[in-house]
Amino acid sequence: MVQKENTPPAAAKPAAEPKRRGRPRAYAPEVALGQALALFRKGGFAATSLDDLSAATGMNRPSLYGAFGDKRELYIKAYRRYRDDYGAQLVDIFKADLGLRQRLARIFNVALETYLSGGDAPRGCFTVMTVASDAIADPDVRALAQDSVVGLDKAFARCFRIAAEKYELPKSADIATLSQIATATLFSLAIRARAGTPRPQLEAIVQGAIDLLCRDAV
Amino acid sequence: MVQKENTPPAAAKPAAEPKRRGRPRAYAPEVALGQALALFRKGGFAATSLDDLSAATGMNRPSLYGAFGDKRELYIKAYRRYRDDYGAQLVDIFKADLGLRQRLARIFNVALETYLSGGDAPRGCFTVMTVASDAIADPDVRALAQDSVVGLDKAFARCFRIAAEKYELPKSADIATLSQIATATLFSLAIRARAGTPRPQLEAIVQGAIDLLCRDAV
DNA sequence: TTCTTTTTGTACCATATCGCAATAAATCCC
DNA sequence: GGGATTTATTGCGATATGGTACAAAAAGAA
Repeated sequence: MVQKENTPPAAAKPAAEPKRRGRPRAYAPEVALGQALALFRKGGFAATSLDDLSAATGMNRPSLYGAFGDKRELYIKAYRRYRDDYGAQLVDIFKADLGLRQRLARIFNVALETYLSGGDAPRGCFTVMTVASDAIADPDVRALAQDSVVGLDKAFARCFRIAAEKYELPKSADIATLSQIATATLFSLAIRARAGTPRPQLEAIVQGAIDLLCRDAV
Repeated sequence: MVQKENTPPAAAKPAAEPKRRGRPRAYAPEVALGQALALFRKGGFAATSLDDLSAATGMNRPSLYGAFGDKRELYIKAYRRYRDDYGAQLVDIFKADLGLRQRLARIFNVALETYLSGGDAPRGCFTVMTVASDAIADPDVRALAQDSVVGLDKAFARCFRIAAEKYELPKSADIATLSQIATATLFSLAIRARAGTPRPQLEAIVQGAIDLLCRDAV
């Protein structure tokens, strides 16, 4: 029942806590949330029980409840965590001054790394899993999911817009369509990864997609 | 508890039964399977209970069990039914002598119709739902899902191959990539439909995708 | 009618699930 | 040390779930 963290990214912030009052926690909330996320990513909302979550986080149910609320709230918090981790990686990619092909390649690589995590049982994309489950019936969840999808579109649109501004892409380029197809490629990678498609094939798809998306690029 | 069929396709075959021996069934297996499929498409495997299925089909649990086996077998049979229905529509599209753009448009339209069925709660694609759920841990289910994905790739590849043979597409066209991006577009439509994206936006994506996929077509 | 066959309907069992109440434990403040 | 405060642990309870046993019902066969 000891916490083990297998997802080092999003490390605990070094913020010195201002001294809590009662009995100290036996867990790090951020670590536990990461472990809950890993479990939700494996089986989805309905198939993941509180007992599973309790075992994975090392927290018993009442502690889970106290820290994160009920199962639905925990799911939403885990989803937010997923998006934040993903978003942070995207921010890094936009900090660098890259050509269109290089930037797309890096985005797809980050996605592949995420989707293939989990060893022989790749986890895919949490947004896809959420949308494809009954959790999408919840308005809050649906709003989050919608936001995630358009967030991906926007990230790709930014790539293409930057390329157009640098005259790397003609002004006639249909940025909306290119972005949406890029997002579609992402979803496709996630689905194929979870279905068991081996990594080399996924990388070939990435290469083909980049070639198609960059046909007008210099 | 009376059966109501809301999905007329795949009508009961008129085969005259050779006179059964015992008490006659109070249900039509094919109708019940269609209703079970509709329910699984709504919430997925884990979130759909036998009680739900019993209520939807009008069969009580023992009858369900006798007719289709346990929940897992019923899910697999429903999945097969979904693929067969889908496949039959594709066959029709390949019977007609169509240009590349027209054929793609028809395939995407059939997909949209399927994914948007379910009114204000569009059902998306059953393959995507299956892959994104814990059901993918089952080897039989995974094989079915893998097969479905490559089946879509193959269908699109056939479109592009036909176009190439008719000199509608240059020989240099990368048919594998085009097909995979077309499949990716399909998945993306399914996900966006379930996430709540309104139909006109989905149709715009279809149009953009066709334009991108057919840029080299005459 | 009586027997056989097949399906239906009711009830049940063992287990899993979510959530929470009540109590014990650990730490800080005075 | 004594109280206050926060967390941990145990355990309960109400319900849901998947699956099945068993008897009644509905048909054909003899």
